[in-house]
Amino acid sequence: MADRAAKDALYDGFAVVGRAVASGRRAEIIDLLAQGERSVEEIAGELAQSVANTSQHLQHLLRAGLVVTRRDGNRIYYSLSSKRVSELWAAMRDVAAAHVAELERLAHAYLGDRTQLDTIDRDQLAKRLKSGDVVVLDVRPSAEYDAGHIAGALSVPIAEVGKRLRELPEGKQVVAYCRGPYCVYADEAVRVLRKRGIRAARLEDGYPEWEAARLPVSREIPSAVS
Amino acid sequence: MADRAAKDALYDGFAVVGRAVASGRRAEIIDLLAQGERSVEEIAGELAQSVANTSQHLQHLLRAGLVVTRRDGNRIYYSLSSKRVSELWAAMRDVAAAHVAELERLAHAYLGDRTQLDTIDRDQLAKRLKSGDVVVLDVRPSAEYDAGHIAGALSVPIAEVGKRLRELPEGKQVVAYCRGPYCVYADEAVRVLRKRGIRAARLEDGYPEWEAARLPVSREIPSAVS
DNA sequence: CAACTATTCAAGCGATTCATTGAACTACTC
DNA sequence: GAGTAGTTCAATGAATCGCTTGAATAGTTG
Repeated sequence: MADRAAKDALYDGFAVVGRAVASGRRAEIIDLLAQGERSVEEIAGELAQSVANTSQHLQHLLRAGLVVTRRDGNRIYYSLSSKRVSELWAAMRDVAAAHVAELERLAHAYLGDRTQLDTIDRDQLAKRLKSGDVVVLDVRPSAEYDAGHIAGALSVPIAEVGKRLRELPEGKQVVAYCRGPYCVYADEAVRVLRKRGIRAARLEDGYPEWEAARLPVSREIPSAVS
Repeated sequence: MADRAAKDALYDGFAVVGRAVASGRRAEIIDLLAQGERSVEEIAGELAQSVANTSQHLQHLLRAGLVVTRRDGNRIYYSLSSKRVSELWAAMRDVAAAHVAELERLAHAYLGDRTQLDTIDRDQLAKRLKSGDVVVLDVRPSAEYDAGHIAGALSVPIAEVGKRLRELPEGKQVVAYCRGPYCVYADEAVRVLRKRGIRAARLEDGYPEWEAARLPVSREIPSAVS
């Protein structure tokens, strides 16, 4: 057999990537960066961690090649180094969801009871978007909407959902989406709308999955609505 | 913001999968199981590790849900729990190859200089298989061939390549493949054939990638060739 | 039943790696 | 030069690592 030590070293090399995603905090960072680039400070804020600690995690991801940086002034923006990293993260999430028994319990503890909320999957939504009988709300922060969104979606950050009900055309079904299958914003939006008597559903996953499936996206930023 | 502790716990749940693949030895196991199920003893042999130690790694993968077991007599067979695990492994490998600087050096140390060997990619090979002007050799152990192989391929385990040259029809190009992009068998086969003056190429990746791309496969075991 | 095979389990090993902190340092802007 | 953003460093204790050894267990065979 060929050199055992060399083979072990090669596979240890692959494992470097594994080790990079073997931390909950780093998984959160990847999930966040799947929405678009972020500065260190923004990431630290989102994770509720110190900047120093966040920077360490980012360095770890950088060494493993999962992220790249861009400097703009004295701010450094991190983003995923390729689409393949998104796919890696999606695969990891799916495998965990399918096979880690505990995950269901953890998801329930974080997201609450989702079973009462209507959902719609990517392909169904794509079909209904074509026929035009649906209003799609992007309830992520507006910066994420600006970096890319489902074609035809309106940007209504979660905090504004309650206040902007009158903008919704009547008679159309409302679908809300956010960052991914484990993002709370869309759930919250659907609950708010439901309480006001508006029939709404949540897209089963989020924008990155929509984009990965090559469904129609847009990067246009519409001028402010009145 | 929603419960930070619950969110952290959820992402730590995802990280369980990351931790499972954060070991070179476990990566080797996954790579091996991508070819089909194996008993503990077989896996231990392939890794050149003790059975007890291998069993521990397998338990780790089992807890993370990446593998499942099947009992047959007093032997226990492990296999990947779903296709998604294969995809996770493929994504991990690709990300490492693209971004971990050291990986190229490690691969060279294990595989030697590959640059002199002709290669062919999946789609090219699929095209040439249709037109029938190519002989495809599966140089993996025959048990792996039996578990599934490229439709039309001959099983010629690497150890036999040198002895079975006369079986090759003249005038056709020979393509050898094995377990994946980092498997040495196909390289070795091409080198042997080249030395005998037979023009041969190596498939860039291996059987699992072929199958994942939904290219034609077969599970038929041809009766022994004279 | 006893002997045997395949696998798992429990305990223990040293070594490494972990996440996190505050303070010092670098790089850039105004 | 003051201020801001980020990295780096040193240091912390805690946790986890991979692996070994030897005993326990499940299933098969004579």
